[in-house]
Amino acid sequence: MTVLQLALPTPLRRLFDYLPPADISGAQLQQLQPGQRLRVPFGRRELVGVLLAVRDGSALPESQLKPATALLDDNPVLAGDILQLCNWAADYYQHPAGEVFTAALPRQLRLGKPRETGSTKAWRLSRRGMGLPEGALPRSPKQAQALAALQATAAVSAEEFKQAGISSAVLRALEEKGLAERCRIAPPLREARTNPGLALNDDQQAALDSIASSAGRFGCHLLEGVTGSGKTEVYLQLIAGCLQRGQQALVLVPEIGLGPQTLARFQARFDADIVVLHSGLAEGARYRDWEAAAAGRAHIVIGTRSAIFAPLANPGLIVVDEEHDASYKQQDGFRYSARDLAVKRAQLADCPVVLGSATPSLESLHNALDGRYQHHHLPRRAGSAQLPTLQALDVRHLPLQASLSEPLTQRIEATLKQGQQTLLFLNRRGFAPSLQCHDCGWVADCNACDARLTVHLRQRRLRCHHCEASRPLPPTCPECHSRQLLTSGVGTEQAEAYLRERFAHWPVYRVDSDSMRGRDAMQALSDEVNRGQPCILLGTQMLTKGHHFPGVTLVAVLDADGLLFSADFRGEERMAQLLTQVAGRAGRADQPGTVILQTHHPDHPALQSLLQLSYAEQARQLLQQRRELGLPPCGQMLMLRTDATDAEAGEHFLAALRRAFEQAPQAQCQLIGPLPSPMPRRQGRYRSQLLVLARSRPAARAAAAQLVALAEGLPRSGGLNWSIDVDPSET
DNA sequence: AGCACGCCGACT
DNA sequence: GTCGGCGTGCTC
Repeated sequence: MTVLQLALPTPLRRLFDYLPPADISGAQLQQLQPGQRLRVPFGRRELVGVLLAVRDGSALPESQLKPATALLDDNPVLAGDILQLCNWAADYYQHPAGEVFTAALPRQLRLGKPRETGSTKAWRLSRRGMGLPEGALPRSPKQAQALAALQATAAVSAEEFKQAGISSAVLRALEEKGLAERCRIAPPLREARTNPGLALNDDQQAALDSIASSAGRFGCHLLEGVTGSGKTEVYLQLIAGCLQRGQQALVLVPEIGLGPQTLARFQARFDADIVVLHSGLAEGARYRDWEAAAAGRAHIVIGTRSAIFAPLANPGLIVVDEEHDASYKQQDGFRYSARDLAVKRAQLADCPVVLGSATPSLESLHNALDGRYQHHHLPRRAGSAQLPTLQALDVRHLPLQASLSEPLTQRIEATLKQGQQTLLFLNRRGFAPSLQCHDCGWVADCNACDARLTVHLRQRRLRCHHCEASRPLPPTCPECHSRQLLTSGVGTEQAEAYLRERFAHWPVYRVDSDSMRGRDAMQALSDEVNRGQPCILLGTQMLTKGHHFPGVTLVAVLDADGLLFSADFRGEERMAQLLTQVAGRAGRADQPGTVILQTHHPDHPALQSLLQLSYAEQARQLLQQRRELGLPPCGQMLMLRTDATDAEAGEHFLAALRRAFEQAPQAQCQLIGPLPSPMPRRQGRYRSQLLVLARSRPAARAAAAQLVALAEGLPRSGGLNWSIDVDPSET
């Protein structure tokens, strides 16, 4: 009994066995391959599944197996390294295989639509036709002519026959005689061409040579280069080599990280088919690009996190730019890390992977220091540009206006008067992060989350930054009707208003997700700013990604304290990365930049480290701390999360899970919790978590599998959902 | 997740 | 008398 084992799009963590479709031929049955789609009955509905294996039998009796409805593909939609990557990821992240496989497919294919590969109808000789001598069929001149054409080459397109004056009737006649058969041929592949690159400095050349020497086999390379050191040029030249060998390159970029500037640079360098995959793309376009990648027509695929699942006919290089960026980790559902999967994929595809960053994650640094990754350094900025100097500005006892101290305001003014630009970083959007009644103490809280509502003065609304909640700004206190409503804290909107008043003669640009609505807003702003006129840029993290502002010579972090105190064990790492990235926006060859950090805690050790040490030195220090505490990357972490309508349900569930796990014999793990999540209530649901620390990767993987098995067996109540997060990025 | 079945409250 | 609330059970 032939049984097809399928991954189906359900949250169930198992595969399903089916009998082959009734209408399938014996030959088709023989040729079934993993990665083909089938339509199958599932309960009372129909689903599209991906074939993972063809077996001789099933654990279930034949009577309980249903036949599949239809085979949807002649060739696998998922094959090679992608198929293996999905299998590996489903196991590693303990996520239902069906959801992993369908995450790797564009929607059209997920829904069971036939493929549009761009191939065209063609004819080729059948087995019997190949046995015929040249000059056969002398009595049918047209058929002989067609036969001669087929004998000359592997396949001839229907279009070519038509142009040669051979009608389809002639070919059908050959088909009748069993001499020719229909087939499809892919459109011809275009050869990519590369325009000359820039001259490299010694460091770039050394990195390039070293990475390029491992072309054609797996190797993981950490490219640690300060901002402006020319990492992108190294990527471009590596890609050039990849294209020259006739292989494809996959480039991952952070969300919102791919400025049109970067894309333009790729397009200027390569006369090649470059495909960009990201969430903003329309389904149709995304599917076309997916097929172009799968067919090998796309030479370069650039994309965000999910592009790690883009199929490549001929993978030759994977680049992960800004590899430390948090957006590579999916934060819900299938919680994978695209950076980690990139390394796995390179291993499966037997090609090099380059992780590039000015501020490498401790994970990658750890791997590099232990020799698992090759470590390449670009310590110098291109040209003679100096790295900016960092200074803490003690704002204790200084009056603050919209978060700005007078010394800073004066520095800004001096900078503008010298015809230069200023960048101010404030990681809080809106006017103010909270609203309180001066008379009765009422505070505007979100009804659905444990969070304050943010005042958005321009919209005259209170908005929650953790859910969709929004309501009009009340004119008086809803409790005591006092008119004395006071805001506290400062957001970008408020700082903008102040700056516009204080610096009326210079433009102030606010850059946050409220002001940068719309596709081209950021590009338009970047173009305007880079005309070079003196101005003030004020914004959130958005400012630190993707766009470069070479005219900026003064950078200020208005509230460095907001970054100093984080409950997460990665808080200090994040702060160092963020501030180093912000600082990297300043200065250029002729004009070294300055970075000012406004703080109430000038002596805070984390701040001192930042001022005195390079990122590389600080990272090594942090790594040492992690080692002492057994925290990632010197130890593995799992997180079990719950959310429920009931306030207690999550902790009950996790406590039961913990008890069950501790009774299991192998438990070589440290368990912390169950505890309420850092924000216990979010979008009306109560959330809690159980943290698991393991010494080694094998121990963590065993624990993950064990915990999932136990969790599946536990009763659930109170509208409870649970999920596992392997290598969580946030605790 | 869907989508059924199943057993109790307010409506034409 | 029915429409419909969401509990709980199953999907090869």
